[in-house]
Amino acid sequence: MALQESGEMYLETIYVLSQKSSTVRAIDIGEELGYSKPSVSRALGVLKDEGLVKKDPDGFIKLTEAGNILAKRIYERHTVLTRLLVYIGVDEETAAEDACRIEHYISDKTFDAIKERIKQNKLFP
Amino acid sequence: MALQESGEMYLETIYVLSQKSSTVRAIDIGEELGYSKPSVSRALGVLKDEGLVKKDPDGFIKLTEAGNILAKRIYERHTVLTRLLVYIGVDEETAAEDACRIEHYISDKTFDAIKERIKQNKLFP
DNA sequence: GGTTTCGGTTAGTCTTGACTAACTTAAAGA
DNA sequence: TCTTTAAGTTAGTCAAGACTAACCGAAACC
Repeated sequence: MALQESGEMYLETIYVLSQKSSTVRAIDIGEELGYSKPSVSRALGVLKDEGLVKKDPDGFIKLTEAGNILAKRIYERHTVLTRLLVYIGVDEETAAEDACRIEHYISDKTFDAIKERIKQNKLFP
Repeated sequence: MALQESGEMYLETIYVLSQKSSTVRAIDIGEELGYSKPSVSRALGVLKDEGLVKKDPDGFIKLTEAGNILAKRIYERHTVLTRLLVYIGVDEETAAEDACRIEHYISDKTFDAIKERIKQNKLFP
């Protein structure tokens, strides 16, 4: 069963936090997303059942390999979409906000087309 | 309170159906969206309470002035986004599908930027 | 060493927005 | 005319995904 926007946001957040620190806790995710502790706890339980997230021996939250693949995919959408929007004239902040919502709803085909366009135009090195 | 994706889809559908026929019924909306009769009935009740939809004396469904403004706004997003995606190389069908989801999530700022780009026909160099 | 604080979980609630089942009413047809 | 069908509504259910309240356990602190 495909992930919803909510689940994707959790994965992406864990992915981003993991870049900054190797010790990601539920509370950090909650602060980042603006959700309460129980909300995060439940969501992580679901993601764990789906094999996308795990806890390491010290209790810190990690992405599984499958989770990492998905998270990277979503994060790439985020960055590419943000850059696209900035390119067409949207301010950074709005671009990031919109990308954050759109990223969950575009198809692979559309995303590939955007990437292809960007590559052809050598927009980004 | 701002409309959710669901409410926007109903308005847009009523708007589109109204272009083809002046007698739009709940059942037509349900068929178009693939929803059951009760789902449509409930949703229309909510939209009626919000002053976006009404029934004409013969029982047919109409948009109020406020509803029409919103519906047009959403439909414009739909068409513009579809064109944008087709322009960058996505096939018609996928473009329409993706536009249908994205249209509910982009900000005015981003939409205006896209329109501006399309108008100047310099979306991409 | 007892208490407070922090992180996490469990349990229960709420809203949104879909569903089925069952009823009503009006139109259509044998 | 009587019956069937089509459209709409009401009532009740379900899942997702947020919330608060309340509890647990470990670490920190006086």
